[in-house]
Amino acid sequence: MSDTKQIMKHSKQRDAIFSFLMTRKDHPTAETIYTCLKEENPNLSLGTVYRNLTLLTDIGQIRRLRLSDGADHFDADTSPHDHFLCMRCNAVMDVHMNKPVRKTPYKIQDFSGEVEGSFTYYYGTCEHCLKEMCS
Amino acid sequence: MSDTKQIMKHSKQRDAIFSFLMTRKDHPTAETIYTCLKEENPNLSLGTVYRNLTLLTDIGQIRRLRLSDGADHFDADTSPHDHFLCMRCNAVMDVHMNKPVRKTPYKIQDFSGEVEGSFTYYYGTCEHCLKEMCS
DNA sequence: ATCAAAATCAGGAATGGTTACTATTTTATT
DNA sequence: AATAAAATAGTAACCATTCCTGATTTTGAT
Repeated sequence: MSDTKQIMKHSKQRDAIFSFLMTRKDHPTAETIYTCLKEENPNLSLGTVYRNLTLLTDIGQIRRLRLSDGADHFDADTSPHDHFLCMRCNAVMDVHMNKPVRKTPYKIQDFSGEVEGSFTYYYGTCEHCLKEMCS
Repeated sequence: MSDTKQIMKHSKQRDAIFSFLMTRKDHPTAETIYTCLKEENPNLSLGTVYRNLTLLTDIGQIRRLRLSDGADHFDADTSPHDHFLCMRCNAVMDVHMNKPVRKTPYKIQDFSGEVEGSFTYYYGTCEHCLKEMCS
């Protein structure tokens, strides 16, 4: 309707959040990101972290992972991949499966809707915990 | 350590919750279940609904679906199946895929942990919304 | 049927993750 | 430099869920 296009202005906080997220492969929560960045920038606000994580998710620059432990986790790797959740240590790990590449939207059997994509979570015991259980 | 085995006693509230959930295929939230059952039993407490849903989930009698809309959804169908989320009307639908049956735990390529299982969420536009978009 | 122990409950308070609000600061544009 | 829009810090509010307490229900044993 009306010209509601929103111009995204530069922000040091957002840069810091995204840069930090790119250095981590453990898919941290907003709280973790906030705690870590607060050390360098004591004025940082938790609300700013949440707002920017949502914003970055909306523009597709990061991915939000909704796991089973209450808080959302975030992933700077937006390439197609799935995740593995260790039931023992609660670690979240990347799983790059050789899924068939398909045009979207596509159809799936016995279902009449159009599929834009999917995300899969595997769960079990991670390599590290397997070793610990044997010792 | 100590003998902490917990005997599960019968409960009318739990029965009502499970029975109600079996009649629904739309994967309601705790709040929805509470509101519906409250009509017949005005004394019902929301905490009781939450406690029993968690309990039923723990013993594997129902499944908890953690979707992207804040509240958990519950499914009385524990047979292996996945779910489709309509991005337009937020409906949650069952998707029965012919996935390969595999013993668990199993291994997946390029990953050293042991997998107990997986759950997949598809997203897109449901049949009903597709029709609406054309009219 | 009576009784006691344990599980469950209702109701409400507390928790924890997240969002909303507001006055101020930063960013981008003229 | 002046201006407008976007972003921020700090805090309050929100909402789903869990926890707590004293009362009630269930169950098994007498």
